[in-house]
Amino acid sequence: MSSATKALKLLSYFSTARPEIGLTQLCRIAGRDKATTYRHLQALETAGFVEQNPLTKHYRLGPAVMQLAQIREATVPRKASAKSALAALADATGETAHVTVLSGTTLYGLCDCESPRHGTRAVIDISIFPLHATASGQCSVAFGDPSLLEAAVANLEGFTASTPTTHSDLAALIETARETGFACANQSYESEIQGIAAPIFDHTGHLAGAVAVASVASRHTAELEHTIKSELITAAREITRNWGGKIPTQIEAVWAKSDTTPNALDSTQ
Amino acid sequence: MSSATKALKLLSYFSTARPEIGLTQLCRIAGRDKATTYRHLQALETAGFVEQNPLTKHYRLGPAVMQLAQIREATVPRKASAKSALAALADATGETAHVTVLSGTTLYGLCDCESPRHGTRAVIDISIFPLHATASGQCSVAFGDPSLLEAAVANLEGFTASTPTTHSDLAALIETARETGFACANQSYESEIQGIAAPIFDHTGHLAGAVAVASVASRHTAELEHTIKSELITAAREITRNWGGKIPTQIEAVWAKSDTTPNALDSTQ
DNA sequence: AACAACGGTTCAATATATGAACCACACCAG
DNA sequence: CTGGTGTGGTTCATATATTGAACCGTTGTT
Repeated sequence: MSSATKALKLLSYFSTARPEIGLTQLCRIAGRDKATTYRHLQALETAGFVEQNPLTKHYRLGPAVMQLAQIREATVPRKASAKSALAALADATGETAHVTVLSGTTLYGLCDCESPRHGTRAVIDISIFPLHATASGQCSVAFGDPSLLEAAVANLEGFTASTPTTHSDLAALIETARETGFACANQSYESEIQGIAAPIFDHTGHLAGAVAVASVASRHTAELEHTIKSELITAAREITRNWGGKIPTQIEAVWAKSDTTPNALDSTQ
Repeated sequence: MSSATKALKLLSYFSTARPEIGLTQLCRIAGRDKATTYRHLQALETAGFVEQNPLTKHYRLGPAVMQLAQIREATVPRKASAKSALAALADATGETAHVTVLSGTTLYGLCDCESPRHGTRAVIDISIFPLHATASGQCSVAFGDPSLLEAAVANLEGFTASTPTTHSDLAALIETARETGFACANQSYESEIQGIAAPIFDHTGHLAGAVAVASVASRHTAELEHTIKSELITAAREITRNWGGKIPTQIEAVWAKSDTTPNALDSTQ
């Protein structure tokens, strides 16, 4: 692992749940030496990726990430173009919807939208989605590059009793996803949370990520699932179109075969 | 310079004007070796900070920066809180307004807002603002920590014929800024662009950055300058309040003395 | 078919990262 | 006030990871 990689990795320990981290604390989390970690933080601070809270001396993400995000958004305006579809999806289903994007073999959370309809709702607070344990991840493996399956089986960490932890368990879920055009993760990452995901594609014609709905398991009914799948098709089509891509005809075909067909849309256009 | 620093620095070469960069091209820009640059890019790609356009093999900023920006914004919601004030400022003046934030001795562009009123307008496309040559920079030096003056004189690069390139030239501008509560940069960074900036403060009581208006020099009149200063005071007060800070009473005093006093506001609240 | 430009790779030379032990300071309990 | 424990930050010999000239294979151009 290169020195630069190690320094960059430090940034991944920041989250909305843990927005400020002290030097010693970060050493413990990362399992790294204090001197090394300190120098890496200095490099990150020089570049503006972290800054110190002047009062506590704890580190937090710096202003440089805001700049880069602006450039990224100007370059690849995925987030902006996904937002409206996500809002419609959350509104129509009454559940939390989110979009993930694939880069290499890593699936990142892009943005999420909570429906205000229910008091209890799924809260998406993961930045990297496990490929084997989440609906979005399984969706990526099912419709993405074969290297994703390799990456998924390389880490079959168990999160709940329902997490697929063997190659064959995962393969069965992937097969189902390919047959239906949706990936379903029933409490396999977090208990009480059920996810359904549909693939999204970009201008290259390859899988770009997934759009998913996370619903509270106790509220899940056949009718809700029907609604979710129907709305997911609409959302996946819209986001894919916004990102300059096209849903592969095979996937459109399996969607059309299922009884979840939404009201007629000019999907061929 | 550490390896991590060098890798991070590669990210700074991306901009909205140059959103995708090839390997060889980046080597030329950065003046670095190809093998080294390639490895650094791989480290950045692994961390999700860049990704490759699969068609052209050129590199562009990756999805990880979006995540980090979300966390940063959740941690320090400066951008969101600055936006509304900036929009009002751009609207009232009819010119381009922007906010910069200070981290250490570096001044970063946070966000900007262009007024739709004029066909020609200033386009802010710098990510790091030189302390000596821009209104925002001079404003930071005037009202920030003394170390900023050191940092400013350490790099007195000349951008135009009007750029202050000597210690005394800069000191005179700083002194004027302290007396008036505004920093003015008349075509000292870009010709035809005139900047006026006011300081903003955060909860620590220290200078946090600046809010500024960049106007086209040929359109600049005494009346416009009066309007800009008046609106800048309002904007600086609002952003400072949103960021949990307070305008120092000395600065409020010099603003009150000038003839640019805006219509009565409960500025003491 | 020759050429140039590109992304990517190799391997000896060496500049760079590393971490155990260290310091200074702040906080807290007795 | 004193000793203990926590923190952020620093040192320096050791050794490991970084470096870049030269290389390869491919692609698009003339």
